[in-house]
Amino acid sequence: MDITSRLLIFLEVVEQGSFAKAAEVRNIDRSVISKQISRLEDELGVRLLNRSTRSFSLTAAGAEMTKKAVEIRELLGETLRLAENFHQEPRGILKITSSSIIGRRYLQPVINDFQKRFPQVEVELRLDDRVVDIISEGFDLAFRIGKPKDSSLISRPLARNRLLILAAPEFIKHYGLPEKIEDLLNLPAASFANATIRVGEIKYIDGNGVAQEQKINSIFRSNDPETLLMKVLSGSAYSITPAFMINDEIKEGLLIPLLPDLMLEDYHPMYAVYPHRDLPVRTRLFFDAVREHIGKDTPTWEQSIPNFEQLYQA
Amino acid sequence: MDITSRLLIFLEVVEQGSFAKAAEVRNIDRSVISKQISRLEDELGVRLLNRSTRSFSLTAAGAEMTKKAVEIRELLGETLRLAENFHQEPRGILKITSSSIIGRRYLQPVINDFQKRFPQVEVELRLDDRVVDIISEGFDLAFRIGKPKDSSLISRPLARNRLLILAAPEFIKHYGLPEKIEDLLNLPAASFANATIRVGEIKYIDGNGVAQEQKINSIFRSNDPETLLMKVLSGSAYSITPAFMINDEIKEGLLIPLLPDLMLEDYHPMYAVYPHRDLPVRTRLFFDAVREHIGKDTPTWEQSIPNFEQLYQA
DNA sequence: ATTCATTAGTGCCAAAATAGCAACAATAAA
DNA sequence: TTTATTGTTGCTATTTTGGCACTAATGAAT
Repeated sequence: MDITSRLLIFLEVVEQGSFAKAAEVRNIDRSVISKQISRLEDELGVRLLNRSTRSFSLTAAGAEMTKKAVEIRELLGETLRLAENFHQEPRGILKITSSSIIGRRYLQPVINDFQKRFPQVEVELRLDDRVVDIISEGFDLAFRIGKPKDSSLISRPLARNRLLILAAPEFIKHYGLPEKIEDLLNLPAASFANATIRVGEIKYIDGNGVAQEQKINSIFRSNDPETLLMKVLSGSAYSITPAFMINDEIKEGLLIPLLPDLMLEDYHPMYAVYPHRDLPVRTRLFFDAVREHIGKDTPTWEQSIPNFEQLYQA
Repeated sequence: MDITSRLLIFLEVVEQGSFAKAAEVRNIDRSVISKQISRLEDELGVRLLNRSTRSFSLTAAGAEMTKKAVEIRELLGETLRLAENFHQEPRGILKITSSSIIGRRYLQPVINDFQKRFPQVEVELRLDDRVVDIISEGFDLAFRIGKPKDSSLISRPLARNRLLILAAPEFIKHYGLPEKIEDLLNLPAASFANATIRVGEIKYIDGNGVAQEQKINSIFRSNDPETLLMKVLSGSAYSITPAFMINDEIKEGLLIPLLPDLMLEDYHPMYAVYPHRDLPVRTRLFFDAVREHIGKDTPTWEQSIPNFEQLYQA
């Protein structure tokens, strides 16, 4: 540990607002932080923090040093990333974030393969349905439905994402098979809703090629797609479901597409997102592996759905 | 020792051109350099140097890392200097360079005083009559006769530097007292000469205020002013001597000014030189101490020369 | 061709630096 | 008043480090 590292520790302390939190983030003892900060102050010959027993504030010198520490962290990061560009073999820690379904269903198997081929690469997979700041948290790759707005990021579409209107056989037995879209209004639906989005209608294209909307009668809302699927499987509601949610439920007759002759718009595609900079080898390779696993033209999930190409294409 | 320090070691190795020289500069064992470079390569996952057993060349990655290392050294330096600006008390190492006479005669006593007042300050005094690159060698202050050309430096005049034409009583007894400037041509002179400069005449201003030159008959030349003074004291030559070379020789009658009614031009003043950046406290204080010691209007050395104000002012 | 000196690399060991633990005093929150 | 949390300090086991001695490789000098 030398002066640069001490400056970075100091920066973390300032950012976290306390020695204790900084220690927690780094997984080291608080005493280490305390000692290193004291030593840094000695080395610089300057008091960086005005302390009361349980908290602190920055001195003028501390404020200046914080700015410099940010620059140093930046430059050091650049340097390490630059070195990574020269790697022949993938190395290091591959940090990925995705929504939990994508992660569990489509990334996990790729990761397993990948680590067999490249044992030098550690993988850290953060499943999170919130949007994550991949820059500040240092992620290599993110997988999301829909293109992120942040223009400091690069996003590449990975797969189209069609929608299906699905119900269980029991549901059909009970409510009968709907024949036109207006019939749906009378049927109980399960739909996605979170703090910001709330799905309340089906978007489709009518016989004249004009976009239309049909309200639905949502009796169950959740922000967890798997829960919604469970609800549908139980036979007590139908739902508009992204195709990638489906494994073999349709093939096995557990779910049946409703109104398959309707023409539905594609939903937001699945995107891979990465920071706007040179990619380490591990990231490029993993990205390719995911692409290959999901499939170039037809996403894997569509292959397990019988007669998929004809569904909802009018 | 962590990755930043290793990068800086690497940079020094590249700059010095060998592990051995870098080790010498740092006063550490070569094995340390070897181990740290190896470790750096491991950490970066990149080979930085193509080695043959006795030398090396940079790899592409090594070249890139060298550039980054320069940036890091620069930034780290800035940071440490910034911290110094907050020092209340002077600290650290005060690196000074000067010509040997200035150093021995006028800096040494100031340094002694200074270190009594500020024991926290270490002093490194490099006496060197060559011109030294104070930036790259990291000097805080330089003292020189004449203004340096380098515009990246700041120079402040410290004291005027008048010239005297001096000879020993024995010299006068032997050759007689010259009465007009032309007489000097017949008298043996000691004069300054080094690789680039060679003093061969006296510059003076005649009765009409016009600058004139009078050749001298130089029989002894040296680049060491003290040696020249010795020669004059021996009585075998006269010489044109900067006033700051004189202690009590004139007062004690060991040296006598020749042609004191001549009007001589001032020679290049004594300058203090420092890098173009914020000065650490120690530098500012030492600079002030030197100024005070040498004197504001009349330099100290002039005070020990009887009747100085009337000499060579026509 | 044959020394010779100098290079970088390696294994080993004593010395130094470090992180973690436990105990503490000060303080803010309950 | 109690309780929990903060930053600090002393201590110790562990890790890291730098220097030494030695080796192998290589280029310069003879």
